[in-house]
Amino acid sequence: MNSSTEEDYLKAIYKLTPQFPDGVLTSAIAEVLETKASSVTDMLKKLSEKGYINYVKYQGVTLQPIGEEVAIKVIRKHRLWEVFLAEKLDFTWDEIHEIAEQLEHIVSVNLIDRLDKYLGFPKFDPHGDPIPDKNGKFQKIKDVALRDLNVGDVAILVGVREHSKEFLQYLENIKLLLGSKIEVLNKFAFDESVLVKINGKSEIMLSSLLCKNISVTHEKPKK
Amino acid sequence: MNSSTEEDYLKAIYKLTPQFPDGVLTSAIAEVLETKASSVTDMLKKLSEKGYINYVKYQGVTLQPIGEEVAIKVIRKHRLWEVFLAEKLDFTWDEIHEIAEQLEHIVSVNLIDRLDKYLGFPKFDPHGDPIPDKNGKFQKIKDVALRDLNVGDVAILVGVREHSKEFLQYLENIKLLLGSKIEVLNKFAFDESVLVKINGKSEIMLSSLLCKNISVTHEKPKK
DNA sequence: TCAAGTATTTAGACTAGTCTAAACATTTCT
DNA sequence: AGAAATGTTTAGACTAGTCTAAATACTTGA
Ligand SMILES: [Mn+2]
Ligand SMILES: [Mn+2]
Ligand SMILES: [Mn+2]
Ligand SMILES: [Mn+2]
Repeated sequence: MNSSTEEDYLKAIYKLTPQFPDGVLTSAIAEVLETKASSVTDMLKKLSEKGYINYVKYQGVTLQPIGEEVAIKVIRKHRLWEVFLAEKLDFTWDEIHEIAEQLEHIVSVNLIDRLDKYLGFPKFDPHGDPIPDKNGKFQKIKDVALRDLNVGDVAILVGVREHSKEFLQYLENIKLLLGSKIEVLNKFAFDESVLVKINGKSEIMLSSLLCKNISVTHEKPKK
Repeated sequence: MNSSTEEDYLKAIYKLTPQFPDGVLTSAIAEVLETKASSVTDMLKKLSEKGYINYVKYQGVTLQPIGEEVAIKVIRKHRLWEVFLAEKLDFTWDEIHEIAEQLEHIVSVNLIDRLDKYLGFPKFDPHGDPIPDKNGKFQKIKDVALRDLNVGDVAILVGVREHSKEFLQYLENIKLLLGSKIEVLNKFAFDESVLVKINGKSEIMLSSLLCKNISVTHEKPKK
């Protein structure tokens, strides 16, 4: 069996892989796990021993198939628990992550498949992230960042690329939630801020950083 | 904060207290936690340092109010999760304990009260054990062991005093479940076995050990 | 009552995970 | 290319929890 610490490391490596295709760097892992590089090195040696990763000193790390499998299982658990917390217990999307961070490590042969069934086999979690099925398969979503839209575009918010409480609470505040309709009214080059209309009602100015972290489905302007 | 290990120790001491009113013995704790006496001694020192227990070398241990409070909170969590697993995810009563043993350590300010509400504020868990409310209050049940009934008595199964898989699976097997009606048809002195009729249907012989671990509400014979 | 037996505690060691500081590689810049 | 800066690993130490073996205290019963 794997400890919850090992699971968190494998998950972190999995999530960082797209940004570091030929080897996730020690410092990147240290940053997302809020730990020191030396601790990461120790764990990488151990995960390498166990055959979960391919680790070359100073070169970074890639997941072995078995390590990816573990990572995807943990992510499946995390996202299903998030759905449970949001839909059944009425937690908001900024509250669920840290609880799911613990729940994802509960060990049981049947638990997660039963939970999946109970929730109606959801395909996405409350942040718009896809939920791997029992076999680890899931759709990669083909979304686009809000900041890449053009003036006049209309789009639907389908996900967030940042999960901090502060970010999510701000979105909650301005009623910019999963499924919200966004019209791009204007874009300002000097600070890359964007003026949008939300659900045909409120108009609001969004900062560059915000627009970078909002995923939308691109729809063509109505013309 | 307390580690899950500390929580398990406090819970064990709490549960053993009725049997050891003037000090729970090291060896008793070691047995229920399936660990060694020397490990228990180490932990008792630590819990004593922290003010959770009153520990006198060689004399056993009693809970301080603050330690009892922690223990009751953990028990509340354990039993509510058991209700969730049984009622929402259709686990049987022999499967829920070990999962709840993990879930009881999830840390969150709101989680357990939300779960309580979601479940409709249940008063008893699937084994018939009372669930402490938000303030730690719960009814002590005034039940009696099946073996203390007399021939002719009719009673309802309201709890079990043993939580092993084997015991619970056996009861499941003979359809002797929470709420079952039990009529005492005969009692045999030589091995203290008891012949009963379950729910007015099947007749079965129950061993002494079994009868000791089944709690019933005593009802007077219909006469 | 005191010797034997039993229970408990102490001593010392081990694993998992973490950290700081120092050593060592790699990359970047002049 | 060589020096400086940056990133990574190693060395050594620390905490939480556990264990075995030895020492010590309590209990029992001859
Ligand atoms: Mn986690
Ligand atoms: Mn999520
Ligand atoms: Mn537990
Ligand atoms: Mn129970």
